[in-house]
Amino acid sequence: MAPLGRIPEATVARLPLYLRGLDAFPVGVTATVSSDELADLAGVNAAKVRKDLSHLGTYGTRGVGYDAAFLRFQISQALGVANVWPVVVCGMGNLGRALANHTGFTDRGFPVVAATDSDPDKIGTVVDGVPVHAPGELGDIVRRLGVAIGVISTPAEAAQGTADALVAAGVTSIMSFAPTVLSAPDEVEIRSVDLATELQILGFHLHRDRIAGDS
Amino acid sequence: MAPLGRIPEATVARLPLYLRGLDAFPVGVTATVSSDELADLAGVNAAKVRKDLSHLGTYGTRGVGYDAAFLRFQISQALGVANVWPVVVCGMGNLGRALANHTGFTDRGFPVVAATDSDPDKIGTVVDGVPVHAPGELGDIVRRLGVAIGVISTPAEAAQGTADALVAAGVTSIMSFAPTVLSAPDEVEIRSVDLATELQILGFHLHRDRIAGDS
DNA sequence: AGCCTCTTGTGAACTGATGCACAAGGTGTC
DNA sequence: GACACCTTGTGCATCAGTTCACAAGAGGCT
Ligand SMILES: NC(=O)c1ccc[n+]([C@@H]2O[C@H](COP(=O)([O-])OP(=O)(O)OC[C@H]3O[C@@H](n4cnc5c(N)ncnc54)[C@H](O)[C@@H]3O)[C@@H](O)[C@H]2O)c1
Ligand SMILES: NC(=O)c1ccc[n+]([C@@H]2O[C@H](COP(=O)([O-])OP(=O)(O)OC[C@H]3O[C@@H](n4cnc5c(N)ncnc54)[C@H](O)[C@@H]3O)[C@@H](O)[C@H]2O)c1
Repeated sequence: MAPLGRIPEATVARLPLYLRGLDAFPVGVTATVSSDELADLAGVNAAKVRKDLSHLGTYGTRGVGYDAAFLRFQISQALGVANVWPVVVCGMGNLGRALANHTGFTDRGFPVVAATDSDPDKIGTVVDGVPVHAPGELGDIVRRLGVAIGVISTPAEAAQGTADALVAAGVTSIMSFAPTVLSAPDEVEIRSVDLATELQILGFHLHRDRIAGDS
Repeated sequence: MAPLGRIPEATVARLPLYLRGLDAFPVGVTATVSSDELADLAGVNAAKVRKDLSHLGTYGTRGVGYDAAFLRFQISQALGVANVWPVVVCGMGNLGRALANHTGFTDRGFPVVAATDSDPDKIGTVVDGVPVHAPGELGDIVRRLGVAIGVISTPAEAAQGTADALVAAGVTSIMSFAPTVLSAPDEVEIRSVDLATELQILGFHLHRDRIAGDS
């Protein structure tokens, strides 16, 4: 119904999964997909799929399902995947290099256009097609290349400084891998990916099960 | 109150953050920390800190705060961080190498003890101290080294097969980076870290702001 | 001792998300 | 045209998590 009414955060987080699920349907071929099928493809349940899609509009046909191509178009539209958002990787270490070398990002509209690193041996080099600059040039890079998203893969100690520099340069979207809390103005969106924490959550459940197993 | 009553999932996910925040307090020195301070250190709000900690027990002192060392001990206890959970990295590519080379995991009780890869050139080599084996040896590795957690950093196509092999070997905790849905028995916990999806969520908000900006 | 100040622990309201269950509405068949 | 059969869209109940607000307790000061 609502062509662009507020979309719940939880729904936004699932739209990319639906889009990925729709890759199972060849482009150009007319095909319909039911909420049940799409639920399987995205790893969620069917009721959620229908409720999520209803936030975008009523694009399904009762008794039939959704037109795969049209649905793909609508979700793409809602997510704004037609846009290309250039990314700068800050900290070209082990993780930064893996990210820069990853093709999956460019494919989805997030090309890594530049990197920074404080190591003099790395500055000025080009790694996997990505030029590495000094951290001080960050503001310049952002302006010159129209960077929209900053990735922080520096050591934890340098993360806050890097975030500050990104914000100062006008970047409002940050993905950080540093295991530390970052502060930034409210209008800046920070997504923190903390792998050690993920492992600790797995560890908690293992620990729990072990205790439950004894008796 | 409840020494080990069910701890809400959302709380479990934050306990590692509190533990990290407590690193700001030197070991061996008696210090108290208030829910306000800890909230800052962990990047959440104070009410949440208090409610979360109340699930572990009443370890605070009204009017004073929490004893930092004792609190650290109690959270560690709840999370079971005294345990060491050996990890196997499946897929020693760009990402797998970064993970294997990362010291932060070993420090927290998650040593990467082995890896697998299907590339004949990599099998038999040792990368950053981690021996690389053929995928077929996975079951053997798990049993021999007591692997508790499997990390999937293979291409998406190989992810399900790798998950199946892990499950067959008795691994019940999996962290996957492959952009695909994995199916496994209910008792297996899978945490899927999907970086492209994270970027798309950032992209959605950028897109939204851009639309709102025009008028 | 009495009082003041501080911070915890928690009941209760609120918010957001989930999942059920079914009417509404479309397709195809007889 | 009527009927049988699907699958969507959604109202509603439920659940988990968050936030508020304050009484209960602890320490310190006079
Ligand atoms: N490697 C992993 O698998 C992994 C896993 C989880 C978390 N992390 C986190 O990601 C971050 C990076 O990890 P890594 O393994 O790549 O570390 P790394 O040490 O290999 O790389 C860090 C890089 O950042 C550079 N750097 C330092 N200060 C900088 C600055 N001010 N500006 C720009 N660059 C700077 C260093 O020169 C180095 O090249 C760390 O915070 C780490 O805790 C890494
Ligand atoms: N590199 C990144 O920054 C990044 C970011 C997001 C997601 N991912 C995902 O993580 C996964 C790995 O990414 P990558 O960049 O390291 O890819 P990569 O191609 O560099 O590495 C994949 C490795 O897996 C090995 N492999 C293939 N089949 C295997 C099997 N059956 N068993 C064991 N090993 C096997 C390959 O030989 C290769 O070494 C992919 O699914 C990718 O989509 C990577």
